[in-house]
Amino acid sequence: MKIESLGLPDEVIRFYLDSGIEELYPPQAEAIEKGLLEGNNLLAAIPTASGKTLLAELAMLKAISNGGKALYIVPLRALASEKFDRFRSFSSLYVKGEGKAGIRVGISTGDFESRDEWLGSNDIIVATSEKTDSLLRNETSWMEDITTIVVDEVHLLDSANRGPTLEVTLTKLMKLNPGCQIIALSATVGNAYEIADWLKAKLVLSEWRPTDLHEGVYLKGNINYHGSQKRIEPRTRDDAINILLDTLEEGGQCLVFESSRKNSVSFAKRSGAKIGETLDKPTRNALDILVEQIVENGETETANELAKCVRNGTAFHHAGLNSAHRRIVEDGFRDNKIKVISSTPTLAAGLNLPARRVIVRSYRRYDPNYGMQPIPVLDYKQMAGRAGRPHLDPYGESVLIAKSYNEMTGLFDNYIDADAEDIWSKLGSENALRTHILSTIVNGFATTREGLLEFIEATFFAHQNDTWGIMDVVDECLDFLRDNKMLEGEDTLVPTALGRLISTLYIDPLSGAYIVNGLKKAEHITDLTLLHLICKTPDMRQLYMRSGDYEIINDIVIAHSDEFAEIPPRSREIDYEFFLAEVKTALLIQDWIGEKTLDSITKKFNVGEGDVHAFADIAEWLMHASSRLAGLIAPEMSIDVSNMTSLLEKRIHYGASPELIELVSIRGIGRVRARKLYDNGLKTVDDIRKSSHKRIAELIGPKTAAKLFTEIGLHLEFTSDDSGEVTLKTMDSLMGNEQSTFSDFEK
DNA sequence: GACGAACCAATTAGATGGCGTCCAA
DNA sequence: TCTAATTGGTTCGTC
Repeated sequence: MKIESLGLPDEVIRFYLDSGIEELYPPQAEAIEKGLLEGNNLLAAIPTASGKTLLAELAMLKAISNGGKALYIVPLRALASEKFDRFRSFSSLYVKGEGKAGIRVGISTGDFESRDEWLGSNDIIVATSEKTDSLLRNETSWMEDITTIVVDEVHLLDSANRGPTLEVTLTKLMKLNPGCQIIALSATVGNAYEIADWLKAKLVLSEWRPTDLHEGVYLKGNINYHGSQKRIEPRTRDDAINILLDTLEEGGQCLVFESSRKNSVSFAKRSGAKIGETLDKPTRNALDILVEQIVENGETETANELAKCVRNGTAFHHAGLNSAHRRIVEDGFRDNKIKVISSTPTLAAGLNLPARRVIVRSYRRYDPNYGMQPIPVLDYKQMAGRAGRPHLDPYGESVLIAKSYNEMTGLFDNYIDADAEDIWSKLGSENALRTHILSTIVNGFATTREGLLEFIEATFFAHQNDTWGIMDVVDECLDFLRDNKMLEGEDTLVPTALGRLISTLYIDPLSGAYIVNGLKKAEHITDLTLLHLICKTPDMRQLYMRSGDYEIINDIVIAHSDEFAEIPPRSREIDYEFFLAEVKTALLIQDWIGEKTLDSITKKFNVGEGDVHAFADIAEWLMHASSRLAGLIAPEMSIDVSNMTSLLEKRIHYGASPELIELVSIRGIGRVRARKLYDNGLKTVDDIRKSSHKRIAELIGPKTAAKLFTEIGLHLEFTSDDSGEVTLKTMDSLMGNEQSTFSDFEK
């Protein structure tokens, strides 16, 4: 099927022809035949990289040319910005009516937001599923104008913590905009027809890929495929490294999937020792540049470890890395400088980072209750699917590693030849229902118990299960919400001010109850009280206890026993272990806002830089919620803690002591630079204004200093002459004509 | 004969993928 | 439950 034959506006056709797309892939053609461009709902369950995005694009562009508006829902922030960047290339398409303006695209995620009202003026809006839920909860007006909804990675309905949000959000959207076209994109799963049925969508089911994928199992020197075999030279004693060397010899790159962060680091190190020997001079030089960037962008030991690997052409990748390191590794691999990435499943879903060959070094993952467990087929398929770069490789290869013949046949049966598991709604649990029942009532989708039942009947859960079984759980949730003064009334359910606030703050009602009750009960309120309180909530992610931790944390609990909002449990009680983990998490945040170095925090708590920021992120959000809740219940409390919570919120944001808050609020000045200025007597913005430029530039470097002056309203010129002398010239008359000169400031 | 590298087997310690949400300039 | 790291001991080669 030709792209010209689709009846799209000429400009759109030209756009695709210019980018080299003339002919549709078979699954795409099937989607067209099933009415994609006539407004039919559609579920495309096809492999990654087989053109799902194009399907969505065609439908969205068609809708927009008819005056519509599209919402594109993704599961990951990284994916949101990837799609945003892609859709922005439509800005040159003047398909709307008389061609007044190009297509406008907006993005809305937790960390990157075009403002809400303005967001509505876009033709395409990209958002995460949680953000979409949040926009619905805040009753954003333009939601009703949406005519086309694209749901990417819809198989995430199966996820226990995030699936219910997606499910409820879709249900609400369908109720709100009954005429809306829904295009759902999914990996190949067992019961795609069931999801399609729920969405009243036509199903396109296909295994077709633009690049062939050969899946094999390595056993004793050979990779075995269906009907063929490939010999691997046993150059070292490590099988996986031999496969790597073989790939590199053929000019390919390799992605290696490991089961834990620790393993991914250790494999990158080990394989680097061998691979480094095979690199040529130009590659080494290119890698050295990356090594420099890595060292510059890290404050911890991880930077050195990563640098050591990258020098040898390997790298590790997991969520403990900071964002700069992640980006350097990803880009380095794309530019074919880094030859091997040893990664946790971070890279399996989401980011588009294909390689010639994929090695799945471990198909088991640790579970504290059951020991090592085999991963789902779907997870394996996602990893294997990363093999083969479209248009670049003739085919991709994925390799599992077996130690015995029996294991090999098992792997063929259970992974390579197996169908992916069915998707099951996870909405039935109390944890999931509690929060969504509250928001459903707050937003008026249901006002009675019967109304609630009717709403649930429209969900995917009800599509798969009888709903009579769920009503007990629903009643428990309603009781909980009433007991905690979030709802009122028996026949008609009316949200209270507290209930409304909790729904819009987007926290779990259980978190809300913990915080409210804790604030009321606590007698001796300190930073630790509040930090522990938020670390206790189910919205917070907790640290694990390690064998050496018990004694240390226990001592701290005893020393501060009157500061907790509850009486600390005794060592025999079941809650004891949980309590200590909560305190440990609170201590991490305390170190962070106490300006402990990232290096010391990562070592002490055995986490990565990326984790520290992630913990701080969640803590900041929950502290903000606490602040709002404290304000609401202030009349019932003996003391007002709003000041404490809002100061803590700022401190967590910057990771700084109270005295630095003024300095750190200047853009470009973080906790480290602010501390340097402060300790040198520059404690306020005013101090900086009055001080000499030379001094400041000496403290934080002339470039940062120049930015700092601009930020606080002093305009400086920054020049450098042939001899490398740098001059900072004040353009602001307030400062007189002071001129400062430095040389050799860098080191 | 002293020393270190390389190797092997046996034992022990330690692990536990990733993700999102709030507000506001 | 599994794997990587550690430990202890042996062998071999070299000076």
